[in-house]
Amino acid sequence: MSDKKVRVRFAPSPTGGLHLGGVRTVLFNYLFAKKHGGDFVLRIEDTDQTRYVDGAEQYIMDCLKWCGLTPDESPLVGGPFAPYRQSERKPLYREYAERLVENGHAYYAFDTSEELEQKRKDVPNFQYGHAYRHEMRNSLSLPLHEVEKLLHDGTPHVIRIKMPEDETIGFDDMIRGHVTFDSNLVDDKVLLKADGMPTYHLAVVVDDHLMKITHAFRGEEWLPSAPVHILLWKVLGWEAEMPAWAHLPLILKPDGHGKLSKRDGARLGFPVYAMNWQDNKTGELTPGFRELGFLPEAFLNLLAMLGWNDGTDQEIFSLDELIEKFSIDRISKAGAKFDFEKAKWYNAEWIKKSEAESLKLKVWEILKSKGIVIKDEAYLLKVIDLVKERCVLLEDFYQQSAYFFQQPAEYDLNAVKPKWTDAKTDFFNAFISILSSPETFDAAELETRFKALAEEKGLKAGDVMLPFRIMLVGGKFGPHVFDIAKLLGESEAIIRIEKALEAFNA
RNA sequence: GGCCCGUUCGUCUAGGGGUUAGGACAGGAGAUUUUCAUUCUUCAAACAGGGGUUCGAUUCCCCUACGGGCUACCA
Repeated sequence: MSDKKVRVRFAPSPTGGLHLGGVRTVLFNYLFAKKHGGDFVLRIEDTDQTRYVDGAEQYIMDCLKWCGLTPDESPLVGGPFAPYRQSERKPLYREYAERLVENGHAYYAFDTSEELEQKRKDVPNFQYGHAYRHEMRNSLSLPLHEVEKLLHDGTPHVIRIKMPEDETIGFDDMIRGHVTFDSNLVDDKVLLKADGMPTYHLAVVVDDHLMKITHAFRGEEWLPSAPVHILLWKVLGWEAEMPAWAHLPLILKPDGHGKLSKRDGARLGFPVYAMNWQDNKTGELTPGFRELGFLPEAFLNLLAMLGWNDGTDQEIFSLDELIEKFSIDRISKAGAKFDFEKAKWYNAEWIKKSEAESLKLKVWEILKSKGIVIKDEAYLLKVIDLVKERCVLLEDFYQQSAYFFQQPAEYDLNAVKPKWTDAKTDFFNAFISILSSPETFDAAELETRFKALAEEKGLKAGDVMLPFRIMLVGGKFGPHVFDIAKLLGESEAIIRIEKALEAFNA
């Protein structure tokens, strides 16, 4: 295993939006692959035709693209083990299932779903396994000629694995250590469905083998079916090449209990999907981190820290750092409750840390969507640098920087009017004269002049500072007021002061 | 119910036979910023319980409790 090239896969089923837990699985796969110079493959597990959702596959690929977790092989780019969609590999699985029937490790079962339902009703804790399979209609219980007839007549049937009796099935999980199961307690899972499609159990083993997967990461919810997969690797004769397994801890609801679902997001007011997902049947829109204003760097960062750390106090990691520092033995075993407040903190950190240049396009789009047209890119960059430290979500750039591009539509008059005096009007008229002088000042000089003038007029600087801010911004927020004035420019500042004076004196 | 996995501050976690059990988010207090945010300082806050093993357990073992997952011709 150590001399083989590392190959990992993410194998989602295209049934809807991509959950943040799914993205974390992708991330750990990706980090591990890249750390070891391996390949990351995307395989679409679309074996359930009833749950197939149009557009979901494209959506998944778009999510990976947004996150920057590009697969080396996928349905889109192809690869040496194509096709990467299980529905397109359909004929292949039957062959292996039949081979197992021949070996005696699997059998045909003709029970209808009604019969199964009835049996489950009659027998408490019914399991289709060694205890009951002889009471069912299958090639183990029926005489050979009858089985042949049923088969010949094209009777709908499935192929089930025949779990052995009294065996301990165990394996070494990279996260949990040695895990064992009693084969008597594992049921005869369906391998091939009546429609000829494989179930996950068969498909995952066959494809992991054929695609030469060396390390398999998946959520902890798969642990109970691991013995089926382990056994399959064995009876198919591929035991020596079985990938090393890693069952990742689950991401849990912030409140209450259980694993995080998209319903929790709706209920608690935060996204669960990576990007917006629109169900084209119901029209229901499930919000995503991207649209809510998360940076992909922050999204990945916060996901990585949900169940992993590098052993130091470092919290902020770039993707490259994660690749460098990732290691499976630092993944925690216990599930982690998702904390949206902390998620936002990661985003704020990443916005602060980002260069204006890299934020430019995103901010430009946000402002544009609000009707603000930007003609001067250099100006936009300066604005971003000035306000980015007060933005938690990208959308905050609108509120924090709109006034740099348009005059305030309204003023926070309550903050000004009660204390407004003619002396203040006088002060601002005098300040306009300073601004209109041919001399130019930097922000600090402007502040000095402003304060000197205030003193000269017998006013406290503090008494005119806030009104000045309201004049330029409209409200009680934003960066240092002289930085704003300077960036706006003298003539624009004059226009705003004059306009505001009218409102204040009205 | 059965099986499997897990359990350190409210949350994410570090640590590990002898520590003042560390950090981060959130919360409290304060400083700076004559707005707000940032930043800084500071406070409060945890080893689920019981048995072992040991000179000594939060750390190792067992049991209990609790939590979670699975128990489909879904993944």
